[in-house]
Amino acid sequence: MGASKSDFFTEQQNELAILFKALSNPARVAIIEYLLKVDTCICGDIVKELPLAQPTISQHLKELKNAGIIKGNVDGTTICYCINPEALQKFEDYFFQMRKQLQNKCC
Amino acid sequence: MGASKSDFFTEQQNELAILFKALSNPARVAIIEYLLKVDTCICGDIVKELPLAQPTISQHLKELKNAGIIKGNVDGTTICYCINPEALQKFEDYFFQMRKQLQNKCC
DNA sequence: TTTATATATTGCAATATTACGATATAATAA
DNA sequence: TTATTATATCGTAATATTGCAATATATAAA
Repeated sequence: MGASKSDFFTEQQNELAILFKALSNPARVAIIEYLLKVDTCICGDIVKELPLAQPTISQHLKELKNAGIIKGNVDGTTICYCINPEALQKFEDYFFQMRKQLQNKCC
Repeated sequence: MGASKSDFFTEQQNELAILFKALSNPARVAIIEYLLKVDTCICGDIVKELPLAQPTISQHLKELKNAGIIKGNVDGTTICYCINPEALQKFEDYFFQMRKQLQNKCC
C-alpha cells in the first residue's frame, strides 16, 4: 500500500498525525529552529542558511504552512514567514493532556 | 531522491525528526491514545482495537519502540507495552523551549 | 518595455512508508 | 512431543516523500 488507512481513524487522530508529520523531517525542524532565532525571515534567507536548493526549501515551507505551523505574508516580491503560536499551543496542549492521563503504571 | 540529507543537519535536529516521525501516522497516534487509556497492554489487545492486521500493528509497535516512545517487556509468551514517560518529557521540554524563545514578532 | 529578483510549480528519479499474507520464532499447555 | 498462542520477520505491491533542474509567475527597478 503506502497510504495509511486514514478513514478508519478519528479526525483528531488524523489531524495530530499531520501536525507531527510536518516536523518529521530534519530540514523542517531546522527551518523552525531558524525561524525561532530570527523571528521572521524570507524564503531566500533559509536557502542561504540550509544546504538545500530553493525549490526544496519552498516545498518544505509549503508543507509547514499547510500544517499551520508557520504563517507566510506576501510583502511585495518577498514573503515574510514566521511561526504560528497557535500551532505550538496545540502541541503543548496535547502533551499536557498526555501527561495528565499518564499513570506511570508501566510493565 | 526520497532520502533526507540527514548528514547536513545536527544530531539533535535528526533526533527530533525521528521522534516526530514516530507520531506522524494516525495508527501510531491511536496506539498511543489507547496505551494512555489502559496504561499497559499486549500487542493482541491493539490488534483487536484497531482495524489493522497483526503484522501491521507489530511493525508500528516496533517503530514506536525504536523511537523510544513506548517500552516493551517480555513476559512469557506475551509482551507488555507501555508509554515511556521520558519520551513525553523530551517533547514537553522541546515545546517549552520553543515557547520561551518565541517573541511573537510575526509578519 | 526590459531586466532583475523572489518565490512557486512541474516533472522526474531515488528512496521510504504502509499494509498484509505467508511464515518463522518462542514460550506455554496438553 | 505435539499443539496452541502470541508476536516478529520476510517479501512484496501500492503509494508517499525527498530533492532538484527547468521553468513559470509576479513584483519591482531601470
